[in-house]
Amino acid sequence: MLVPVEKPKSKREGLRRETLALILATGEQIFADHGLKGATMQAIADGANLPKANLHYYFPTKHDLYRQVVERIFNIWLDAAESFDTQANPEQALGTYIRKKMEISRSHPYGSKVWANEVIHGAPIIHDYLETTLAEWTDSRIAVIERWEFEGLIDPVNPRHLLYMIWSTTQHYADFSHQIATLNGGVPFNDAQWAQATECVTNIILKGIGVKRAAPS
Amino acid sequence: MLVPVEKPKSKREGLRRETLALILATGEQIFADHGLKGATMQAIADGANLPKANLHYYFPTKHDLYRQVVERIFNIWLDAAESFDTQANPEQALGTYIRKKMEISRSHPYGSKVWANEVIHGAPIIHDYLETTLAEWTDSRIAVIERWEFEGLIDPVNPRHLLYMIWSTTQHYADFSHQIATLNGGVPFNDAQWAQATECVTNIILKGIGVKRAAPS
DNA sequence: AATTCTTTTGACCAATTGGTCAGGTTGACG
DNA sequence: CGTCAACCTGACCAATTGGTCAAAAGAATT
Repeated sequence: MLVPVEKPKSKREGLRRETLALILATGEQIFADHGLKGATMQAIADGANLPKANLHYYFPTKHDLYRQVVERIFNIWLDAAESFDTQANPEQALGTYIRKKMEISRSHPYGSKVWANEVIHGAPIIHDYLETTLAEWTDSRIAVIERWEFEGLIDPVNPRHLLYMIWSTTQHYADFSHQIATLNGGVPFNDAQWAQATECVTNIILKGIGVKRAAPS
Repeated sequence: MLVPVEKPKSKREGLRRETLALILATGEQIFADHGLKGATMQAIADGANLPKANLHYYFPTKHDLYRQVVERIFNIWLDAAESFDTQANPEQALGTYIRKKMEISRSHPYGSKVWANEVIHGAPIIHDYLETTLAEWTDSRIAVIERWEFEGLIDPVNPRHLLYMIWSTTQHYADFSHQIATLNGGVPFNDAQWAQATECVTNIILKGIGVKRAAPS
């Protein structure tokens, strides 16, 4: 899903890409911290060390910039979604998916926050994605989970709620990072704490749906 | 925790309370849908059918109104927190707490969204609550969960992550209601679906931490 | 070197919006 | 009924901010 990066054809092309990436990254952070309305083009410009008028050269309107930020996040989400291997066994498929989502929460906290913000406010921009791509992905995975149930590999559970549980628990570590840091003595998680969080979430969910786990070696 | 409602002493007093309640309720909804910056006093005024200047009579600034909306939500949260009975057994205490939180997600979706928004954006207003009241409550419940572990009533799990899991899964149904409705054919959950969600979440979490459950009657 | 196209930028504008205020209205109370 | 305090409200203002534009600077091409 990730777009392969091609070589820039010229100095111009290279600079252009750098500038675009810089604006998108800065915008992601500002939008995450202040919301769509609260983020100002001036703040994004300052964060990227560019004059405001330059932003409008690359992104005609704030909405255009915001939309591209959100689309980028959605692609990252899709990338993780593919790790939910429909061929593997429950422990593998779900375990890999949960771990991948936890990694994203750690590596892309701003993107996750922008996404959360967007959905909380009624998803005015991404409504189409939810209805099409997300709905299709969800349906396909629900079918897989139902097959597992039928085969007795997991307890009978409503697959939809299982997916919601995975989404909410993993994204919580990104979206509510400030609350979590505050309850962690004011400092963000370190490597060990992230590892423990991932393990803990994975274990509880897998055990919670009665996954038949491979015997510990 | 909920403040007992006293009788109004006069017609004025009664009207005053009604107006305050109306503004707070309307503000909660507008803040939930548009965020702190995106919500305008004019929109809240229109929603409450009041002239804008009247809002400023009761709440001098938008921040004052916002702060009171957030404080009200925090009190509702505290009310649910008390249902986490430190005397009961794990199944009772956690089950009641989860169910209560699910009820709040259904009955106060706007409040939950405002709270989520606030935390996502770094909790500029409620930082004090997180550091004091929330931290104390969390510590006290962690102690209880550790006692359960010690007594062998539940598996050894990191209590902090268990709490985060309960918070995230239950609040997800309020905060991401739009996404959930979209994946539900565009309509919000009905009674039966809420009941199933509650049961499903409760079961997976309780089983996930190995709670010794009372034998089914 | 000359030309053309892309990119950069400071100055500017119009619309939005939080907040003010003076004057009017209404209820409480003696 | 008269007085006073609380309440209501239309009109207004100053600050912010998304977006524009013309002119300058820089790269590519001939």
